[in-house]
This record gives sequence, structure tokens and C-alpha cells, in this order.
Amino acid sequence: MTRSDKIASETSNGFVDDYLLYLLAAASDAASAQFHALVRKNGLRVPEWRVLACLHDNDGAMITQLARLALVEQSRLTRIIAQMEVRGLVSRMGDPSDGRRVCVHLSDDGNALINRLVPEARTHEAKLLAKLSTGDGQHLKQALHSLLAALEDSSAADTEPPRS
Amino acid sequence: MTRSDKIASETSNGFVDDYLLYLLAAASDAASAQFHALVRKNGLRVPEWRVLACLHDNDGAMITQLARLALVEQSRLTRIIAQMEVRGLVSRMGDPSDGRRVCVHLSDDGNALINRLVPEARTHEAKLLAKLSTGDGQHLKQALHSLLAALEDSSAADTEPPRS
DNA sequence: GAAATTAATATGATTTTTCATATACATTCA
DNA sequence: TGAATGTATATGAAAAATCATATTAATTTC
Repeated sequence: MTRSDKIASETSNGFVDDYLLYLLAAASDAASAQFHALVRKNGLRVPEWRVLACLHDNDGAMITQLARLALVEQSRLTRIIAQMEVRGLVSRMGDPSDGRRVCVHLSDDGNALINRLVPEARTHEAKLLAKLSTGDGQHLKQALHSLLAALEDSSAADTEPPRS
Repeated sequence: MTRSDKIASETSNGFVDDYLLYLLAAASDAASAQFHALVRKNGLRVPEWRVLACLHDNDGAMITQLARLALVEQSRLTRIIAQMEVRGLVSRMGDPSDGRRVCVHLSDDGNALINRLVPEARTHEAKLLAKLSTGDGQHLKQALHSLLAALEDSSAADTEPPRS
């Protein structure tokens, strides 16, 4: 490499630029930036939005489930839920069938808020997909679903105790 | 919806399950988990690993560039770099052509470390891709590249001042 | 060429996040 | 049954992240 000792700017062609984990993180960040700004304008932090969205699909989920769904670590979720309860967005109730569990439910306010935000999310998503060539959006989604499926399988396998 | 008031478990078919931003975040998280554990075993936090990887491709980048590349907010990167300098992984030098800039360079130790980790990352990536059907990995990468490209365009457009 | 503007980095104060572990309930199995 | 193990949630203390803004240097504009 004699010519131009790597123009110290954008288009290097190195490792990260085509590294899957980097592409995923960068794409996730970049794609979310705009909408996350809107989330914050609505007085929510990103994990709170995720919690509401997950409850929208799965009201009454217990803390551990919800943490997994909302991509948040458990002890953090416990505190987030506490804050959201104070704000009147959710309520916590013990599970009669298992005294350890805490089930989280949307309050009326929480419901109203998420029912207002989900359509905004859908609209934003549609605009995002419109920027891609026709069909590419669905391909991308399918690819992500496959990846997630493949990862779930293998993480299950990791957990599996080796047959004696 | 009369039948089965939504089995309170995994396969609900709600909003998040097919929402692009969620798929991206979930896929990024899940795909990175294993490798990030390895990163931590090597005494690095994830953003530090990213910094090293970005410097590997782009040694001498200035703080702002590096922050953008490594997906970290600027003031955070300033502190991370300070810590990494103390640990002897990088060095900071003023840019003679612009007194405001601070260029970050890999030290010998930093270089040795990243040169050890990049092959591990490549191996891990290969294993990950091997879990997908043939070709799907490359499709996914291409899709992510497209998405990133589309987003860069439109964020540039956002920044553009409206022609008077 | 000086004032005003823009850009790059740093920093103080506050809030989050994390990590390890405590606590309480459930389940297993001997 | 009851000791041992496992699971769900909570919490204290420490570390890290964020936000607004200070500081310094460069660039533009008049």
C-alpha cells in the first residue's frame, strides 16, 4: 500500500466495517436514533418504552420474563418498574401461584401512553423501510428472525447439561 | 379473539416481535453476548474493545471521529480514553494542524492486544455465520450495509439547512 | 483583523448501571 | 419431612453514563 497512506477519513476498509457484530450494533443505533428521540420527548427513557411495548404484547409478565423481553438486566428492571409504578404507568402484583414472582401490569395511563406510541413507532418504521429498495425491508427482518432463531437454539444447547 | 386469551408465554404475536428496531436491538444483543463475555475475560469493557478495534482500522483518529465510529458519546469517550491511556493501551497526541484535536494512537501493548482479539472476533463471527443457512450471512450483512447507507443519507439530509 | 461563530475536547454534578449478594419462596430428593 | 438446591426479586455500594456547559482553538464575516 504505497498510494495514499490511508486517507484519514471515512472509507477505510478495515475490520469493523464488515464485522457482523459491529454492523448490527451500528445499524441498531442508527436506525433507532430518531425514534428514541421521540420516546424521550414523551418523557420516557428507552428501556421504559421497551417495557411498555413488551407489556402491550404481554401484560402481566413477571419481572424476569420482562427483563429478557425488554433487553434489560433484571436488577435494573426491578428499579425501572419501581419508578414506573411511582409514575403510575404500571402496577405490580404478586403471583398467587408463586409467591416469589411479581407480575407487572399496565395501568390505564400506561395503556393510554403505549397505545399512543405504538402507532407512532409503526409509522416511523414504515418511513424507515421506505428508504430501502422494495422488499429489502422484509428480507432484513427475515434475516434478523433467522439469526435470532439460530442464536436461541445454540444458547439453549449451551445451557444443556452434557449427557453423562 | 375468543380462543385462548393469549397464552402468557413465549410466542405471542404482538407488536415487538416483528418491529424492526426491536429485531435489530435483540439480534445485536443476542449475537454479541458470547463474544462480549470473551472481551470481558480479556479485561476490557465493550466500549474499550470497540475503541481498540476502530483504532486498529484507523489509528490516530481524533476523539470525535472515534466516538462516532465506536458508537460512544463524546464525553464518555474522553474518559474511556483517559483510562485506557493510564492502562497503557493508547496514547493521546495533539494534532499539530489543529490545536483542538486530540489524536488517539494504539500503544505497542494496545496493538498486541487488538491483534490477538481481532482473529478471535473473526473466528467467532465465522461460527455465528455457520449457524445460518448458506448465504444468509452475506445477505444479512448486505442488508445491514444498505440500511446504514440509507440512514446516513437521510441523516445528512436532516442536517442540511433548507435552501432559502 | 477583530468580533462573532463554530468546532473539539474536557469536566462537574447527577442519575444510571452494574455486580455481588441478600432475602424469600419453591422444589427436589433422600 | 426437612435439608439441600434452585428460582425470583430486591438492594447496597461502586463504577459508569449522561447532560449541560466550560474551555480553548479555528474559522468566518464584516
